[in-house]
Amino acid sequence: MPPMDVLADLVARGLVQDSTDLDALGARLAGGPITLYWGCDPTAESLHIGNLIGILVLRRFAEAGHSPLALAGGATGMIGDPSGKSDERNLLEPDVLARNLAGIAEQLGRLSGVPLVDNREWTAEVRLLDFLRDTGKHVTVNQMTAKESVRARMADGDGISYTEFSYMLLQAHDYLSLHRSRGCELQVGGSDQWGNITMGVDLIRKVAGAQVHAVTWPLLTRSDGKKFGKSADGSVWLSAERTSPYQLHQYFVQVPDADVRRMLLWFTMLPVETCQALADEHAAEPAARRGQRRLAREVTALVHGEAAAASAEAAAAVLFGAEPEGLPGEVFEALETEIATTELAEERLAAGIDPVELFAEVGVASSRGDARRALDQGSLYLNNRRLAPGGDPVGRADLRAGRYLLLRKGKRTYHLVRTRSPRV
RNA sequence: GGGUCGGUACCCAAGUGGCCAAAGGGAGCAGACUGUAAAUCUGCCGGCUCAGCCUUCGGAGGUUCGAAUCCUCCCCGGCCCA
Repeated sequence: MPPMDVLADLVARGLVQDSTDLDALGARLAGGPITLYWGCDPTAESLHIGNLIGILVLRRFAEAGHSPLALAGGATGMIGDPSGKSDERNLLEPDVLARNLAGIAEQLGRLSGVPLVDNREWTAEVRLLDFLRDTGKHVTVNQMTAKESVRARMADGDGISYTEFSYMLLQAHDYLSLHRSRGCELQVGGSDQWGNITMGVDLIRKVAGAQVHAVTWPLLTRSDGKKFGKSADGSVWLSAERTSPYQLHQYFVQVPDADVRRMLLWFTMLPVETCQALADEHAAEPAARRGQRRLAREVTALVHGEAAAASAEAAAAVLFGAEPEGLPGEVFEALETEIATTELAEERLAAGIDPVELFAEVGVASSRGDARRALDQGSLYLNNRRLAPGGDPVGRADLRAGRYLLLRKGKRTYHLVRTRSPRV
């Protein structure tokens, strides 16, 4: 059931921060399908969780019958967007860029299902003089330097290079190119892109005489002051290699109560009314954490599929549940894909291993000293049972399902050890 | 180039001959309390074969029974002068 009005849907979700004339855009949308785009720069091999907002916005438009495009900035990625950056960026090496593009293209295809374009298509062969005449002529340096991101960089010592200064021009040129080749009439993005996007809107009005549109969503912040999309281990990525489905799931399970409503609205495809109802239900009884659980489930399913979501949920149930006494081997095998796992030669276990050594060796503790301290503080667990200082070595008898040890430090740092037979 | 102040552990920052593996704060980790939350309280927070030992206070030498602390040279940063 596509929403009758995407724009109203976006507004209801709190996804509209800045926009060009909303009434005009609404009228245009009501008049029939339009082509729109969202772009991202290939700064890494994988997109991160923040990019999911854009991807889902594209899907929302698609579901309403419009034609979204995803743009991977192969050309602009070589320049570096100065928006929100305090320092000049290092240029990416071509091979790194190519690898990043390939990775992102794969993800975008899988996650959004919308056609993907690379701005090198229309940028690579543009001649400098043509660019200066056709694009540069319509933009004044006055308006470029008036932009906050540029002003800030000009004010402090290091300045901004001409290269980065040109970024916004290239992005405006992208919009113009897509307008010409595909009839693109709307660009969406995070609010840090507002200036870049409107420059494209202005350019198109001057060059093509057409009224096109822009919509940006607010930058996402967390109520607890933590940076959104960052966990203790770094960014939360959309690639399973970088952030396992379990870790992604956990990230959302641990979201603060105050952020549940907005994240449901932003990161799921659930209808607005459903999100609101879930959030209300959660607010009534936050301790049950139903909001976070549902959110985690929905996002994990969107990113990694239903099966992975179910498995991450099952893993969480085991890890945050009872002792893994009678658990069958299959559950442990499933856990292997969700949490870090180390192989251990069986004969070492037969000989008995000092817990301190074991925890340090697999990396749960950063050193033996760290492991020892943790043990003294009562924060080490074997098979979810707290270890006491001076206890027995870990041996074969501790194996569960015949070949697994579940190590844990504190509340939520888990590590699985699987024994390896001498040789088969 | 001259002058001057500085470079201390993940970050900020005390220490200016022994009581210093080095105050304090932040971050981080853990324990209690909880809801896999927030707040709060408590502990830990260089390494190890851990009542002891080893390696650290920009780098290299030196003085001393003993140096993060004193001396020499070098490297790097801030500010002032040229």
